[in-house]
Amino acid sequence: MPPCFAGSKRPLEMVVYDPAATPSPSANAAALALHAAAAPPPFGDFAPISAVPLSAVPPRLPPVPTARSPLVADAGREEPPCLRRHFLAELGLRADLPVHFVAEKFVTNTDLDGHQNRFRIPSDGVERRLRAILIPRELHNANLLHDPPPIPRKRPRHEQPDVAAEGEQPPGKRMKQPKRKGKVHGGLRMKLVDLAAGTRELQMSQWESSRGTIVKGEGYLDFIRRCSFKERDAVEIWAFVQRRVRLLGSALCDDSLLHVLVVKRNKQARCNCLVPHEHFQNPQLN
DNA sequence: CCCATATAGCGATAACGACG
DNA sequence: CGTCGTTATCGCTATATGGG
Repeated sequence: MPPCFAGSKRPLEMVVYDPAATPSPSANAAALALHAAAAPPPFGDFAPISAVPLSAVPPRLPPVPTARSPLVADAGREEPPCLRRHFLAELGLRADLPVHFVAEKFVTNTDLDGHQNRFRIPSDGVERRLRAILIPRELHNANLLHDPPPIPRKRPRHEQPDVAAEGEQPPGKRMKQPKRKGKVHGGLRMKLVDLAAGTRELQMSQWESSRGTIVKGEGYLDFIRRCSFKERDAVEIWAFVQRRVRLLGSALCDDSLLHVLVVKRNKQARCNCLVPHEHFQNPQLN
């Protein structure tokens, strides 16, 4: 994708592609963007052709923060400084792109396990923040457009069928119930970004079974290993996506893939500019 | 205790390479 | 080319955890 506004020292001010974008200091951009996304403003004349008022997407009730998914107040949360100064340009994105805080979490064993091959995004962050910055097509691809069907309540053992029919067989000899085949969820094409490892195109999808939002895909494991995350590391998840900008009928730039940045909390202040350039230029390396 | 959610564990299946 | 074993990928389900 060609970089938007390539060669331009200053973006065209009259083109407002995202209502969340404001001329405020970048440190506050995420909080302001979140505020704007929560209360959908009217789109201007230069709204992207793909944009649909957020009111078309029914908001979900915000979950209550819990001890296991602590929600630190977003106000004052600083975006990774190196991201805006260097990485957006490296990714061919606008430097003034709104960057949205999504969630924070502790890296779990399953995020790193070679058998699992997936990264879970805390659901409250998805519901409250990530969902708000996606357009319906992306929500559909990520299986986030509609509320998942309620998980059927597990029936008590005495109400479950077949148990009685099996009789009093010893536990070791019970007929094993074949596991249901998993639904192929597909997913929204997106890019996982790490300040050290670069980017990797993967898929994001909300699973119907567990309602968890999962980043998966070929090469995930290789990528996450290069991220140098360890179990119990506290990380923040940020998201940004560039929207199509049209000016006088011609597109200045197209939609980008959703980018999801995972960064260690205590490493935020450090500007890591040592990422090999080719990680951002040659997706085959990622 | 009940419920919701996060995490861990397991199993199915596809992809791939070695071998004859 | 067909078979077999290994590995990677993916999703279901059980369990753990915490709040009300």
